[in-house]
Amino acid sequence: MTRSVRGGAPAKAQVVDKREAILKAAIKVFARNGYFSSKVSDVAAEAGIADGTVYLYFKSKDEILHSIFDRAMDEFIAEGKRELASITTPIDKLRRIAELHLERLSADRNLAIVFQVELRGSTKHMREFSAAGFGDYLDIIKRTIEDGQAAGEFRSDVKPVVAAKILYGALDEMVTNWVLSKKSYPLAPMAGEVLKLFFGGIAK
Amino acid sequence: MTRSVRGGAPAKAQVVDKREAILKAAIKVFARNGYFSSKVSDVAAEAGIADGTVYLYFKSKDEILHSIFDRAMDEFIAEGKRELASITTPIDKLRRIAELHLERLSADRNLAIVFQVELRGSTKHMREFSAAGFGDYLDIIKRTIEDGQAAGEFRSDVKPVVAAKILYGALDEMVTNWVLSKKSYPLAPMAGEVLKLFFGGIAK
DNA sequence: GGGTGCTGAATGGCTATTCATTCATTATCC
DNA sequence: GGATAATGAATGAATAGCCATTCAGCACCC
Repeated sequence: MTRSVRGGAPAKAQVVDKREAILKAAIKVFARNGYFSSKVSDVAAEAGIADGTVYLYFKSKDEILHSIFDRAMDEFIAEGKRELASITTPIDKLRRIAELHLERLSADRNLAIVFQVELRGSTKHMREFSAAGFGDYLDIIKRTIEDGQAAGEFRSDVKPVVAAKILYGALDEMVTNWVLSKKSYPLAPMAGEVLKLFFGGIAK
Repeated sequence: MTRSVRGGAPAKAQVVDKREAILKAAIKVFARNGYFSSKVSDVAAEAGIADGTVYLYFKSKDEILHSIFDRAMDEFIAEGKRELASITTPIDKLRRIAELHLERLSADRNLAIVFQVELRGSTKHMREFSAAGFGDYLDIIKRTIEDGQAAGEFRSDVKPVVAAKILYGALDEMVTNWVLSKKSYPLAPMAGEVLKLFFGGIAK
């Protein structure tokens, strides 16, 4: 637990830590019971703090969910941009995107559950999340495809937006299946399978 | 409204009608406000009946959601099997599956919202729905792909299950985007775009 | 008048959020 | 350096509101 159990003026680091601890606990609890069935007191208990303390760090239960999304998405996009910067060909870029997508989500199963299931439970949330961050992600894929078309590596008779959605949809479905599956299997290798089909198609 | 506003002994047809009316109202209300934010009294109001009447036809709010899914999925699968029976080549079958998928969902936007968003809001529901009906659907696609491989029309170095998930994921993403989009555009034509890529790939 | 279907107010359980209180730590003073 | 006061993070019991579900009675039909 934190050094100072009560009172005093904690270092800033501690404030961040506690916020972090609540988010971590919330991911675990939401993944286990679902967002709507989870009580704020469950999250507090998981984090080892009192119910009221949650409200010193978050305005509402809803804000916790939002923060989970924001933080993860920011990290994800930042890492993506960093990684892609050093890759030149569109094909390799798409490959890396797919790998990162699956690696990232399979690295934290609870986070994956929240992302694949809990975040999608209402049009309200969906719209908010689509606007923030998610649109950026699709856009990165779209632009990479445009680059590939410009470079003559990809067919030009496919709309980049549509192709981007297809690739995203395929990856997303892999993750959702993995999350819901009773069996445990490595997710990352699916990237290769998806790309093989995305690049070459299934017809002979 | 139904002929007899109150009381009496309705013909069996009327019982079915009222059940139907509640389901229809629920789809509308759930699509508008989301399942968790929707009150049973909202559904009753939309259906033009008293709150308590809902419980003469459904055991619980949850059962309403389940019934929506069951009914739509049964219809969908039945129609799919019927349509596919008269098609011979795997390629044409997949084409018809994709078209039906998009046509069906775009025919009823509210139902589409419930399917794409509300039904996915909890692992509990997701698991239940995955088991019932949804698995069958993926299976139909999978088998069609196997047939295509056996007939030498499709590459054999792609696992049928994976390919099925990819196609489903791509279609699903098209629908989700369409549902969340502020702009209104026809969904069905996307089937062609998806299949062009699924069959031929994006590489030149 | 007996039966059937419907009604909608009342119930009961549940849980997000609040806030008066506690107390470890820090600052101030002599 | 020891005593005293001030601080504000943390607590958790209490509040307040919500809403699924129930059920006692009503309307209508034969």
